[in-house]
Amino acid sequence: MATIYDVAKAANVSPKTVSRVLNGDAPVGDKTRDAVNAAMAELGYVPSNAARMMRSNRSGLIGLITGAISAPTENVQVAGLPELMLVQGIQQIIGLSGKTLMIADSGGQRDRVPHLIETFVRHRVEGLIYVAEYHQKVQLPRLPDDVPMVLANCFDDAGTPAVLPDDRRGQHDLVARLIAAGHERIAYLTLREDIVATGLRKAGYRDALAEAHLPYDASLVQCGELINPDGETQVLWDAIDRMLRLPVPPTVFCCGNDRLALKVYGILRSRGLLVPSEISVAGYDNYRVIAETLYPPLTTVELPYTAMGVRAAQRLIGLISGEGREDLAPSIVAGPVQWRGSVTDRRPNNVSQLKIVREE
Amino acid sequence: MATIYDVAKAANVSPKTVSRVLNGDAPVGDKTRDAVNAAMAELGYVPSNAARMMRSNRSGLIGLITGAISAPTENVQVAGLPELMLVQGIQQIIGLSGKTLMIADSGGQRDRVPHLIETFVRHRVEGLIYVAEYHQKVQLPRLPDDVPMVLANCFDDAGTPAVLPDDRRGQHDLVARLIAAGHERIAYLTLREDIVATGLRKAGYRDALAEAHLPYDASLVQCGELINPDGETQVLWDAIDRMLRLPVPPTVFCCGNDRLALKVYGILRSRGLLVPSEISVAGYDNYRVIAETLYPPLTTVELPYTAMGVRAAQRLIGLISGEGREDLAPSIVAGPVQWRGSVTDRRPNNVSQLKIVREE
DNA sequence: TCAGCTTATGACACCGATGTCATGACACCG
DNA sequence: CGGTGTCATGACATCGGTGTCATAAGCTGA
Repeated sequence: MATIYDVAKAANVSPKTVSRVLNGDAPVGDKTRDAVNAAMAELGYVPSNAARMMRSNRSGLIGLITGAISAPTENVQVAGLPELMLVQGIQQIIGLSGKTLMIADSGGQRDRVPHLIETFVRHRVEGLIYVAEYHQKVQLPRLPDDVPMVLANCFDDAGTPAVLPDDRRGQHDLVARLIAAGHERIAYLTLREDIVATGLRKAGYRDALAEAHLPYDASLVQCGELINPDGETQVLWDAIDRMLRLPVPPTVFCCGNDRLALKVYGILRSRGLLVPSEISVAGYDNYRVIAETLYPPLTTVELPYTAMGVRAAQRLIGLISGEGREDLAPSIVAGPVQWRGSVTDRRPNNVSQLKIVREE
Repeated sequence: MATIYDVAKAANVSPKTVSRVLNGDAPVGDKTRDAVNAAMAELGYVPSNAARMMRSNRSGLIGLITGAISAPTENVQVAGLPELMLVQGIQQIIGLSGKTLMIADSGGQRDRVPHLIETFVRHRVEGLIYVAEYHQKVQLPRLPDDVPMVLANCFDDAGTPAVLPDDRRGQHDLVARLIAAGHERIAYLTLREDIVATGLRKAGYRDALAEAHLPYDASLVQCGELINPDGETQVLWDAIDRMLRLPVPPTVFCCGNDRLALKVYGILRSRGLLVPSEISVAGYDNYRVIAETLYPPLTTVELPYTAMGVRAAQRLIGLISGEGREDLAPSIVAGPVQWRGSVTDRRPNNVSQLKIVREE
């Protein structure tokens, strides 16, 4: 591969002059510049980042570690999409800043992370982003002091800057919207108890009930997901069955995520109940492959992955340029409710009174 | 950040000796080695890849460009997962080879690809993989001659080595399996005509019919997808309606992909038809979020993305080590049929006669 | 006309590793 | 005892750019 010396020789100038043409950091005569450009094109010259970096000590690289690190029993294929969207948001911002994103995939093995970090440090990345596939707590090895890091969709005990989804507010907004639509008996089929989001969303659910002075009924809140997915459909069926037999049964099922809602559709229909005319269903995630494809389309809450990626990248860029190292509070990003045909609107006029604005 | 000179000074040896400890390429005295290791740990020394690369001229980097380059009207969120699985397969092999994967995301803008390639060449990647989100034809800018490239899930006119899914065989295997299960009137709701896979899969569908000496009936093959997704549900409804009113209606609907099958579930059920007892449904992709979550779970064909990624990476490694540059034929990778509860098995004893083995 | 300035260019050292070659200290062997 | 080989180590050049400083040419103004 051609070097700056080859170009200099071909253009009959010194290497330094070629460097000046490349970087435009000092005046160069028009004829000289043309000769250099011609020589570069002729030789197919592309400058070496490694050499440039040695001198300047600035790599222009940002490292990104994407987890796919899941609980051992979890289905690998279910995950992944959130991370992809986070990565796209991150890429947008990093690309704009002129830096290059290096992505490493741990392939689900948590113990590979230290090795990936080591590789990044060898490349002298200017900062690191760690992305988790779902809202969780993580523990990462310590980094050299001069490499800033941001956590996306996860947090740790060490106070590393983090960007998280606003699960509490998202669930609150959805339930508030359901109440405005005339629903008062709102069932909630939650995700597993050990998931961070479950606790937050339950709190949001109660917030909305309390705000509307509706009673909280524990028999309307049940877990619909198992760690071992084998018997899951049965558990879900039983939970739904119990709730439908209550003296005052629910008029809507909120589901822990859109995948759960998809299962609930199947179960309700096999019981002969029509969605939404006889029973309403809502999800969480705005997993569009499901939410928009279901018939009828699913009301859900958007998990603002792309926006979170954007925010995480912005925070990292800020840290790299040295500002605001003292601001350690996590950034919380909320997503809007996506209202679709799976929920009946019993009092449409109420809705106009409700103001929910969530846009990034 | 500490350099090899700092370590040398701290350990009272020459930089070259430190280098020898790092690389183990020449004998070093035990006491010296211990002193050097202690100094490295003390200083938190991590070698600089840039400097190493300058001498050796081998970067140890592989570039990966992931498309998310979709037709303008296509839903961005629907895509992505296939690429992620391809990337995981690629990562497995690249990681084993001791090289580092650099991933760049074009974020859906085709015109950014040349820039990404330029960036990779600046980093002196030893090879490039280009990943597309669905089986398609692409056209990429020319690379420097000494950078080998492999296309994954796509192909071009220039004869660049490619790895592709075996759509024809996949659809054939599924239909053959349906026939073995006693189905003779097999409807096929295809994807858009302009997609490469559609033509191949239709051919596979006809192959299987011909093999079983069943007649091909054009009224059983209809397109179920539109370029503009707005009226799609209506088109699908009409297509299904027409087929169900045929003198001899189909007993099973094959769908172009699992997402389409999800829609078909909704439509069939809203017509009061029970799946699978009254009508069977099959998909394509083995998009597990859908296929395993649907009720009943969906029979489908696996698109072997991970295996394709593995194959692509292996081919690239081969090219880099200089072997087999003459082998230009695309690698075709087939995936197995996933038989689940959405199709009735009318003649279970037949199935044992059918031998379909597809595993990677 | 010449000091003083700007413009255009080159010589040289340097960034942090590693390859090449040289050197000194031993051990072994005839 | 001296020649030869192995081991352990260091001096120095080198990879491909860029920062620093020097230099030569051209222009201005008193």
